[in-house]
Amino acid sequence: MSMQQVYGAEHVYLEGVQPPSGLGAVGPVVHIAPGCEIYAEGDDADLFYKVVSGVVRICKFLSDGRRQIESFHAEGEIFGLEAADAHRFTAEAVSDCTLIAYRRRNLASRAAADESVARELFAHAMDSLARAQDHLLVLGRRSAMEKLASFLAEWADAAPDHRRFTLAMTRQDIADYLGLTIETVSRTFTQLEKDAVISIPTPREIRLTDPAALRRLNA
Amino acid sequence: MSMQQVYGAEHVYLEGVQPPSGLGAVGPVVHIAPGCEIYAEGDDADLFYKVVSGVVRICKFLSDGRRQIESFHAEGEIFGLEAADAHRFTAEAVSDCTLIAYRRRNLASRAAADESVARELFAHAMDSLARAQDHLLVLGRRSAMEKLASFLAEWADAAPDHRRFTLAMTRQDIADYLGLTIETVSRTFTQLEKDAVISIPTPREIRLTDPAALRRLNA
DNA sequence: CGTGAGTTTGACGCTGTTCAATACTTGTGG
DNA sequence: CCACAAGTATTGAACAGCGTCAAACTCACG
Repeated sequence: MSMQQVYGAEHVYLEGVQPPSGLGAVGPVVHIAPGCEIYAEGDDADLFYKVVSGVVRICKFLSDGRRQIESFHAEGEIFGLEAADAHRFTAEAVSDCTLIAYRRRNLASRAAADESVARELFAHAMDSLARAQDHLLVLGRRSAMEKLASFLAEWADAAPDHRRFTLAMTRQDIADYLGLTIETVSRTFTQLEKDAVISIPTPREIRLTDPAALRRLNA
Repeated sequence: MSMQQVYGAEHVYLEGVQPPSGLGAVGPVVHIAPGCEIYAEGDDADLFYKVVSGVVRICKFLSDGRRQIESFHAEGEIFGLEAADAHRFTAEAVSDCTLIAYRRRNLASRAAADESVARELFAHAMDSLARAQDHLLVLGRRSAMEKLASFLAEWADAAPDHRRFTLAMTRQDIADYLGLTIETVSRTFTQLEKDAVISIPTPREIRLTDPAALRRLNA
């Protein structure tokens, strides 16, 4: 967690980029280096974002240094939209990221004027809720093995090749997402490889050698 | 978990009751006995509810019998509103409950016609999200003692007398909410009493003898 | 009283944490 | 091209917290 800001966020207004939805005018395009903060807990929540490329983590820090990652966001996903005026979590780039920023200001009036905007906002909120609820189930009553299996299945589903994919995040990120320690995550990866469920060419590369076995672990 | 349906849900249209919001015409008023199901996972999600009195639990059952309680809902709270056509969780009455049912049908068109409805729906979704996220933090990286302390603090805050309140739910419910076993919950209650943080006149009655100590446990 | 649901308590074991050491990976400069 | 450093990952051993199993207790209700 000793990450340093390599270069700050560049805010660039891109011309000719089509707004991907009715959420607002074309927002500024932002580039963020790995490990850098996008916003911090308590920051003014005037902006929210859509991921163009890269992976973002949404997390919270406890007073004693423990960290809980609430979610990861990949290409096409929206994050950082709040009901209140301040961000409730911290957002950081996991990998090199390109984002589009949207202004929350006037969002309510825009939603009132355009039904499709209201619908999109509501759909986004309900989708975020469903994800949080799924995550909650994983954290609540599952073993380390089941937690890691569900994590890998999730990323396998999202990958173009469902049997081979690259993890953007470190073991520490995975541990903080699943409510485990880095050692347990590492040991569980090793166990899955011994059981011939996955192979790990490099720590970030995962190949599912037995996808069915992985799904069976999701009790 | 050997609960039986004492008497079925009575659907009664009450005349003269004012709709508490623009969510729809006055819905049917429903009475549910403790332990009875309101809807099951997979049921058609045509209705959602507002609690008039009593406490409801929203939960999911795993194949091996484990249960995770996603949330409790008390007076004035809305639950059961889904984005999709089927309920993603099961809802059951913890105590004797009175509910108002709302039809989801045409909700989108009503939201389009009345901005305040759209606003209320979005606010509800964001509030549910915030609660799920808070719960997630508790489940992720906290000891049994911290989990129970945050649970008690939550109910103390909601109670009229913040220092004395009645728990509607059993130890098993608390365990399934916090991702613990009933034995650990019970032992932790006893420990808190030994530490003079709370006193437990009866298992369901909690008195906070040292509220500050309780808050200090919420790392 | 007797019964049953809910709760508490005890003894023991396993899963995951903690602490510590080692290996791997990547980038930097000689 | 190699040596070195820093970040990241793996592995081991000892420990602790929580789960499991089992029994006893409490209280409401018949």
